[in-house]
Amino acid sequence: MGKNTQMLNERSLQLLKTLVERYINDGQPVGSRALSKDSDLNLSPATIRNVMADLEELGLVQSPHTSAGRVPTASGYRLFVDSLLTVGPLNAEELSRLHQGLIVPEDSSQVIGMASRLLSELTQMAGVVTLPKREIVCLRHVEFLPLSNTRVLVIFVTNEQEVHNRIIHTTRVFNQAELQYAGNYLNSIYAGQSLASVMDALVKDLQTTQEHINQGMLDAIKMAQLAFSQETTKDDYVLTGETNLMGFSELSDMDKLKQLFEAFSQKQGVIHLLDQSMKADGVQIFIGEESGYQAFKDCSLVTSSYSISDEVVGVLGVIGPTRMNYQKIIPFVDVTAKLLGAALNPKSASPL
Amino acid sequence: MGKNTQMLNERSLQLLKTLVERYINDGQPVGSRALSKDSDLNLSPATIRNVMADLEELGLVQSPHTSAGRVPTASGYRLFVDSLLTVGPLNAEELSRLHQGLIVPEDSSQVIGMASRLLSELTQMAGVVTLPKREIVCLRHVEFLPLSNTRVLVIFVTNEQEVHNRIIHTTRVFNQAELQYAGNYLNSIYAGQSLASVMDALVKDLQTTQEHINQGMLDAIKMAQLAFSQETTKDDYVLTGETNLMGFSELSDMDKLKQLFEAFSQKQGVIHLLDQSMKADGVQIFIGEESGYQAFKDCSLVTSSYSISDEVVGVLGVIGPTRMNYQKIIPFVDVTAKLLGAALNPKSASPL
DNA sequence: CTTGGCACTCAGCTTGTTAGAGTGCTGATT
DNA sequence: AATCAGCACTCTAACAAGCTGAGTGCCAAG
Repeated sequence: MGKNTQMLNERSLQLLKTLVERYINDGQPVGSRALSKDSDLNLSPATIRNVMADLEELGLVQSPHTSAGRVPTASGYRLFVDSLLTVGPLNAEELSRLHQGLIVPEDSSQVIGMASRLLSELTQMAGVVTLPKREIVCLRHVEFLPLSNTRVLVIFVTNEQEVHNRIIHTTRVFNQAELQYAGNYLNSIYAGQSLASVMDALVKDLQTTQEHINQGMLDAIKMAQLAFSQETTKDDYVLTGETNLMGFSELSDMDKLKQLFEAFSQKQGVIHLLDQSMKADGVQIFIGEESGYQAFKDCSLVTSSYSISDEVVGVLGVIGPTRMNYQKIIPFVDVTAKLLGAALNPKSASPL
Repeated sequence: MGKNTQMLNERSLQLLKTLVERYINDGQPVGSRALSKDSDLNLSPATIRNVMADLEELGLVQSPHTSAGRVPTASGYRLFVDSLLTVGPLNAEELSRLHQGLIVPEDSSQVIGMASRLLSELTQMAGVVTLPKREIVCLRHVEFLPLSNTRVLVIFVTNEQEVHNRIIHTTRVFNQAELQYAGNYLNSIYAGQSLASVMDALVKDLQTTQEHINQGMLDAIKMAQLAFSQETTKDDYVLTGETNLMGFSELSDMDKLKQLFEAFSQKQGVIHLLDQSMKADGVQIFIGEESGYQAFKDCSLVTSSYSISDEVVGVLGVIGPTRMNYQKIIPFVDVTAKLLGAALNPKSASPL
């Protein structure tokens, strides 16, 4: 990365910058004459052409055909966003819409949806937000209800208000009273602890104190183990505004569009991609092929992780064509991530 | 409907039938010469042309332009599916895949998804299944958990294993013990009754026996009212295979496709459409404009309601271009609906 | 009522032409 | 050595013209 910046002089970079900006604006390949006028460098088109030849050799720009202007390549965009980009402040109106949309929620799952909708509506691209998943899950309450035969419905509440339910199969039939007892027992001992430590404690209790506890407690522990171990923290995301992508000329090829939408509904690939930016914090950008997924060849993904009280719990972002207005999108994603984190934080009511 | 059948003689109908069948097969406007060969009527192309002129006058067929063959209109399709269609039996392989896919489920919500996926995969179109909603909802269990301040988390289980949760705002702060008492009270009195009758009983109890019950019961009743009345049986559906629709040439217009996909994600219109076929039972078909929604102009929707133990609880169907293989789709939707109903029935384990 | 024949229409394909945009290169200028 | 003007060249997009094949509508004869 630094390599390129060194290999090119100030002027070439300046030209690349204006080229990218101009291309992002009107989507037309930009020629030497236009660039000559747009840049403040007072260079003749001929000189620009020489510079362009250099940039092309470095793989930063390319021309669709002999007599068309130049278009940035993925690496060109990369250099642009890494070193050249000047991020502006957010539009005041958009900012206020963000604030209004993300004020204290009734239901946390609604905020996620709202955030995604705001992302897509304000950018006119696709917005995506992963469901928050906290590493440390605090067990609040467990409840067992008998179903038919050996099937038992387990309901448990974690953190503040997240309700989960599982169906487990037991080795024998339990009646209502037994299950009630099991629930009470578990609640009295383990409520308030993190799920991980509860699991640990369950194993330990089962081994060490086996003689001292009665059958009811034993059953309770076994059932809890069964229920909590099923707890596969399903990672999922909310995607909105996919249809916005159908307007872009760079995605007008039906085959590519189909691939993209299939990737969306398979979720697998997208989740993997989003997980990557879970690690780094701050805004991350995947341009075109960089994502490693064929379906995203002509798309860019601008993401940022979001946190609840300093713990990174999810990722949110915007998906659009590689030719997107990074200057606007990047701060926008950044702010949205922070606001969402604040909105989900149970303690602080007023964000930012 | 019968009108058309009477206005046209046997021969014209026969010709319309083969025209539609042929058009469904290869998607090309079919001309008089082709029709002359395809039908067993031994008529010259010239005669066919006369008949075609009649059919065109009746609005059953039309030609895209002067020298193209004829194409069925929406009314043409309608007449075809109503009176002309000969439904064949299901492909054995498909039937076995249906059976395998819809055998007794762990989780009922998974079966819905599976049904939708089967519909879309086996038809190569889009499959849709509404979530089942039973009129008579049986209350099994209620539980109250305190959140911050006056907010209370209400968890209640209905029917066999459907878990709902709501957050309600109370007028004063309740502690754990009070909420526990309220839950126990409600469970002991109302568990096993239908939700509607519970609501009735709550109102009545509040009015008549106000003196005889203590504060805890009063609180319980009020909170239950609050929670259950929020119970807006959200109608929603599972849609899969939308991307299959992107392959069809009749939907290759990006604008139309966009409209269609927007309709899918707004859900409103689709739900309304599906609700209509909730009333009638058996297979229902909406062809093109008949649906009344602009977005579905070039699409047809083949639906059937499905039932759990003789109570209609949902609708499922296939969405595709008007030019779809009705002969195959109709029995397919029919069978799938029956199998899904059977799979969801808690009592009978073996479907059909 | 049916049919062959004929003139006509029209989309779609191919070909040719032109205009415009932009490039690469060369040789002159500073 | 960098910059620039000029020129020849290339390539696309847009339009026009011409042709073909498919199919129709109509008419007059069987």
